[in-house]
Order: sequence, then C-alpha cells, then structure tokens
Amino acid sequence: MTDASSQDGRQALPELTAPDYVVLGMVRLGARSGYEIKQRVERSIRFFWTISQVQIYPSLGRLEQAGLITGADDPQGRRPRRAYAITGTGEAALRQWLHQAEPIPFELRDTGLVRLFFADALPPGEARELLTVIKQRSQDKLAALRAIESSADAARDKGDIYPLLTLQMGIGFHQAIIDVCQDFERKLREPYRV
Amino acid sequence: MTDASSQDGRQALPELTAPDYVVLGMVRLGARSGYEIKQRVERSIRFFWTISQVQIYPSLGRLEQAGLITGADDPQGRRPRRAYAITGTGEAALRQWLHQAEPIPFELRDTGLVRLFFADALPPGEARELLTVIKQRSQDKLAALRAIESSADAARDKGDIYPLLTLQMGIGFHQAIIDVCQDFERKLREPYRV
DNA sequence: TTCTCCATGTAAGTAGTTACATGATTGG
DNA sequence: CCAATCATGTAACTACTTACATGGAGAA
Repeated sequence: MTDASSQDGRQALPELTAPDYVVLGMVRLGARSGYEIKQRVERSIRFFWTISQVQIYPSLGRLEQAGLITGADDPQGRRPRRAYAITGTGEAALRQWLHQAEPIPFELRDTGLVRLFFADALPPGEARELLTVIKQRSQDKLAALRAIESSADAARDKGDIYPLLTLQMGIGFHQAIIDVCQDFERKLREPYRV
Repeated sequence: MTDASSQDGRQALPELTAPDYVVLGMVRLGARSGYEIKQRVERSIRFFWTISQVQIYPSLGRLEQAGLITGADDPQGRRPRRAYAITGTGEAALRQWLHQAEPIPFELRDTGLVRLFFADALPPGEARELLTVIKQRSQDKLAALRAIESSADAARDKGDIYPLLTLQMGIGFHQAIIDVCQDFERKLREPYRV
C-alpha cells in the first residue's frame, strides 16, 4: 500500500512496521531520545502496546534514513545522547498510516484468560483462586491507568485529546472485566439457579 | 518452574509453551483432530487467543511424545485422520499449568488503539472517522461473540462454566469500548466544555 | 463436475524477546 | 560512595506467520 518509489534523493522507505510508527508518533509528541520514547510508551500506550528498548534504536535509525525524523548528537555532559525531531515528511507519513482504511484486526493474546477458560479442569476452589487472580490483575491495571490520568489530562490541555480517550477505554474495559468477575463470584456463592 | 525430571520411562517434557497447553486443553474438552482443535479455538477463545493451523500438528506431536495425550489413526474413509485423547498425566499437567501462582502478565497488542492514540496528528474529520472504525470493529466483535453464546451455554450445561465466563468478559469489554466511543462522540458534537 | 469442507503437511521468513554489557549523571 | 536513573548497544534465540501444497469426502 505504501508506495516506496524514490521520488527524491533519499532511500525508499523499507516498509515501516507498526513499531516504527509508534516510535515516529512518540517523537512527534515530543519524545527526544530513544530512552524517552521507551518511558513515554510505558506511561501512555502500555496497556495496549509494548516496545522493548532493543527495537527502538534500530527503528530510529530507519526513520532517520527515510527522512521522517532528524537526529542530532546532543550529549548531556559526557554522557552521549541523540536527540530526534519529526520532519514534515514524517508528519505526512504518520498521517498516511493513521488514515489508511484497511480493516484493523483486533487480536488479543492473553494467557490469563486462556487459563480461566480452561479452569473447569481444576477443583472448584482452585478455579475460584484463579478467578481472583484475574480480577486482581485488572484491579492493578486499573490503578496503574488511574495513576497516568494526569498525563493524559495534560496532553488534552495541549490539544491532544485522543490519549485521554484511549486511557478511558483501558479504564472502561478493565472495569468491565472486574464487574464480570464479581458478578460471577456472586452467582457462585448463591447457587440457587439451574 | 516446570520440573522436567524424568521419573518414568518417557521423554522429559521439553518445557511446553502456552500454545501447547491450549492444544492440550482443547483435547480435554473433546477436540479429537488437529483440524477440530483449530475450529474450536475459533469458536471459543478466539477473542483472546489465536493459534495457526501450522503450529497445532507439531504441538500434538510433542504432547503425545510426552505422554499427555494418546493418538490413534482414525481415517474417515480413505481420508487420513489422527484422533487424540487426553491421558491422566495430561490432565495433571494441565491442572498444574492452570494452578501455578506466578503473576500473569496482561499484554494487549493492538494497532487500532495505537492509531487512535495518535489520532490528534490527523485533521479532526479524519480522526473521527478512525474513531468510528474502532467502534465498528468492537460492534462486529460483539456480534461475533453473541453468535457463539449458544456453544458456551451448551458447555455450561455439560458442567464447564468458565467458557461462559470468559465469553461474558469479551462481551463486557467490547461493550465498554463502544460506550467510551459513543460518550466521546457526544462530547465532540457539543463542545460547550473547557 | 465443481464447490465447500475435512485433514495434514513443508519451507521460508520476520518479528520480537531475553540476556548481557557498558558507562555517565544525579541525588541522598 | 552508593543507588537509581539516564542512555545506548550486541548477540543469540524462539515463537509465530505467510505462502504454498496435497488430496479425499460430501453435497448441489
């Protein structure tokens, strides 16, 4: 879909991957170094995306080569650091990625829910323990999400409203899991039903 | 954590992975062939797990070698088929996997939400289109989940209650996403706020 | 006969991870 | 001076995917 023809003197884009666009988007939002990108990911999109430190630096290299960001050495004292900023081309490439219409798959991959699904293989007491663990996990996630609400609010005040939206989705859906767990626990306690 | 000491004459288990346990669990629930396992995964845990056809057969091989399932040739006419059943050892191994206490990470990985997070880079109209796409996607998932409610009900009637629970979680959390989207769309239509 | 479903397989590739390694700066 | 944080990198691995391939069975 991305036409990689070389209209200018730069390298043709080598089919950027989703993690590349995450890095690009974070640079756009003001993350300057690879280290800072990692931090921002942890503080914002962590509940629906992760990126390992290892893949950030090669990604920055590709983006710079493609002219989507510019990098400049910017040491802090004697500690080396490379500071990046997005270019006009980069802004356009990001918009193009965001805008493309192709269907967006939703693929969750969670061993916790898998284990819960198979919980009938356990004695009832142990199955309920597992249920508690799953509920607790979402409660923890919920707390973590509430803790970053302030940064999403700050982003909104700067004109970026969508980080707050995705945060609210995270809150909403972990709350939904907790609700289902509690509802189920109640039903288990009073088994007057069929 | 899994102690792979060989107490009997069989192969020591070569550290089974999560997909292996998914296959094992599906055999326990009555899936006989690799083909049927794939089908069952699609009809039950699909919203929080996928497995590709390719990885099922090697997995069945490992499980059989480890003595967790037994396989027998069971052709349908001249079409070959291998039918599997779980063993006592397999039941125990599954229970052990389900029961272990170690923290269960929750790692979602969804480009859709990532794109929504960065949507402020788009002109407002296009950002709202993206929001609509995300909402629609959850509505579709919701419909798909409601369509498999009958099999979860059937499982419950056979004594397996947890498939219904995880299904309700899927329903709950896609509903939560839809709710947040609609709430946000309302706010965008009437921007009387700060 | 043709289409859909049943049933299994191989080969090649990429995306991503964990583990390890290094060293400077800042704050207590 | 010690711990936490800042900042980047390398090497080895494993999990998983896509694409391709084959062919029988049953229904229209």
